[in-house]
Amino acid sequence: MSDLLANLNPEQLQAVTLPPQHALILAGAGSGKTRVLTTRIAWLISTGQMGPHAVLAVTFTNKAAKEMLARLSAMLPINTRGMWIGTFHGLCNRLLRAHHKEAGLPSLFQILDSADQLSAIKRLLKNLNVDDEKFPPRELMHFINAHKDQGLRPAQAEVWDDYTRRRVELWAEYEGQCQREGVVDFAELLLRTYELLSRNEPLRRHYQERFRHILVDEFQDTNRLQYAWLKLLAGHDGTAGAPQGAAVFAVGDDDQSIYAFRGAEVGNMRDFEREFGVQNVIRLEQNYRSHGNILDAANALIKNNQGRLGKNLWTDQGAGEPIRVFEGFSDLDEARWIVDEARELIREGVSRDQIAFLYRSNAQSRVLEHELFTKGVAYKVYGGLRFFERQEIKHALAYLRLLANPDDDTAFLRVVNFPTRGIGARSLENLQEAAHRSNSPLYNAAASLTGKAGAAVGAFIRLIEELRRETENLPLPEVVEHIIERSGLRQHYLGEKEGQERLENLDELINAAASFIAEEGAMPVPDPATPDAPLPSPLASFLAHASLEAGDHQAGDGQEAVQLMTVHAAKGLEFDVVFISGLEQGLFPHENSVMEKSGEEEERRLMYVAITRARQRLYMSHAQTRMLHGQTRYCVPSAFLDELPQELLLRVNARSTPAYDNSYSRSPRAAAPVTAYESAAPAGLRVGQNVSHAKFGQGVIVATEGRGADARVQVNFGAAGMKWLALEFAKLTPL
DNA sequence: CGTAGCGATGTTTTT
DNA sequence: CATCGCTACG
Repeated sequence: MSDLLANLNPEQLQAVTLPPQHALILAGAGSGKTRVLTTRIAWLISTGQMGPHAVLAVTFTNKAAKEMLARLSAMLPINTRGMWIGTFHGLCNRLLRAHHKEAGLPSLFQILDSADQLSAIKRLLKNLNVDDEKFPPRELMHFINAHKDQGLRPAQAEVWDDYTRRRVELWAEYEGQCQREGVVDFAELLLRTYELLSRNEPLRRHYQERFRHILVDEFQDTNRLQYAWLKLLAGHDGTAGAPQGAAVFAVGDDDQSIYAFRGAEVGNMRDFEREFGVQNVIRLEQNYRSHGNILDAANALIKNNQGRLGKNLWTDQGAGEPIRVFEGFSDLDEARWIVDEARELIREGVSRDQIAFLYRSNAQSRVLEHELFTKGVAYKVYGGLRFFERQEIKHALAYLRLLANPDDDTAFLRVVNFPTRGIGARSLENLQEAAHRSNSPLYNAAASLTGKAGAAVGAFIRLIEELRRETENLPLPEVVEHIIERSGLRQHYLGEKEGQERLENLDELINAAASFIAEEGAMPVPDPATPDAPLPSPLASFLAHASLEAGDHQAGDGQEAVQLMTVHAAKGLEFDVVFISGLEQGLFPHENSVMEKSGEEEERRLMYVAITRARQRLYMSHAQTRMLHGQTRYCVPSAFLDELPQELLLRVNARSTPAYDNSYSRSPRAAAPVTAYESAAPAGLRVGQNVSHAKFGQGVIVATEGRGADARVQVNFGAAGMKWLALEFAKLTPL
């Protein structure tokens, strides 16, 4: 016990040992938030204030949930299996499996990931003969998800024009389709659970009485629905007769809210404080990660945001090194410098995986990768396809899904002709029409098809039936192996020239099933609180696992490598050395973000997250020109650079002439492409030229057009935006 | 049914 | 520049 609380600082200790009341912990980056969260749970249990089953701890990522469970097992001699610790979606899945009847779902309902959802929507539009030019599936998907994330159903949606009215109708159709097919999307997991609990009083009371302590991680990332869900479970929703609710312990950092574009509402933190009458607000401001200069830079930057809850990170580790700022002539020049610098660090003994290259958008990794590859530095890029998202894996899973739930049309269509069995678009159209007419799943409608097509589809149905029979009593990994063989998937990829890796992945899927069984699915634990609830089958659990946890972003070859990722992906991680590249107006902050309200503040928070990833050394760089969409863009340094205390920065552009001897490193002024129009512009005004304008400030000429009195130039003024100016009127001073 | 070629498109993305 | 997704052929 005393161990448990040892080495906590006063604020951490205070947070961990708070009385059972609502609390808001404002935990800065690197302030030990996960530690506080887990220690709080361990402390509550070990002091006998509650049993393990009385806690509900919720996070956003599987990684965070696993981490919490692992730390908890290390702290307490208890079996954490069966505890309600997991992601929002994982916990909702669990609840819906246990009460699927009350929730109006089949026992083996399947979960659609984003890709599945998109194809379901495309299929819907096709069936309804909706022009997908007018209603782009992606846009419709966002529309639907954004509404559901607010806790809304089609009937409650606000309709302001015909277009939206139609979108809402399509949304309602989509919901009908999902219900018929027995599938739920991510947002549905939450919304369905929320509705189940609000409608079903006994059930609600049961859970409200059961959970005495609710702990939430990354609270700043909750959306409206998640917050409503928490209020309901905590008995704080105003429903009549709610038992005395749980104590909610919310941990978050408003300065690290970077998912507003996905519906996260930082405002939930303020609302929580107000609505729950939170008396205990504790700030964890001591940072154990970074040196002082890095924190000072982060603090100075984030001060420019309005309406913060307020927080200032500090450390007793000393100021450390200055922040190194580099300006490259081009993106390539920038990449070269970064990679050279990284190589130097590696030579000095810094471990490769303690070096991170962070950037705003994925496209930026290209140049860096190229450079790393050329110089032979091992690296690993995060992002891109994840294990369970690979096509061969999704195909195999689709067969498994059909075994579990034949009504799943998404799965049916995915593999009915994969590997090919002579079922063409024509036959499928007929089949879908038949299914539509009889309002039945494709699987059942197949019997009504006649002729050659009917025979082919019939054979497919028989295959599935046989697979179901053959795998009935097999352990899960063997089921997976069996369907890979019998479906013809293995055969198919054997014959494909690029198939080797896919075959390896399929084998990996068998392994994944085996370790899934070994770890969690071996013996589903009946929940003591609801012993009568049906236990999910291993297959259903595995499929849910596959949808909810898409797996690693890249198969790790285990080699020590430099880490490349977007700033978003870096949240929650830390490295000895961090390079943030592409600090240019329009890129970071991103131009598309300045359009949205408070978009700039979110970009600043993103920058804050990036800076606070660094432990010892931080580099920031930008380039004067950058290839974007195949064109050279002239860039203005990011405004965020100006917001940093200049005395913390070390401008490392010592080389006034580029050390590199080839054409890439020339100054843009010398290298600026000569366009046909360029000669038309008055002397001194050409592409790449820095200019100053009375109203818009400093900028760079990006393009010129016209001649004489019609001459216009396009200028990137950075914060003030991109402008076309007529030279006849606008006073531009060359700098 | 597979693929070559063409045109549109180009932020971030825990689940 | 480069990738993706769809169309038009073989």
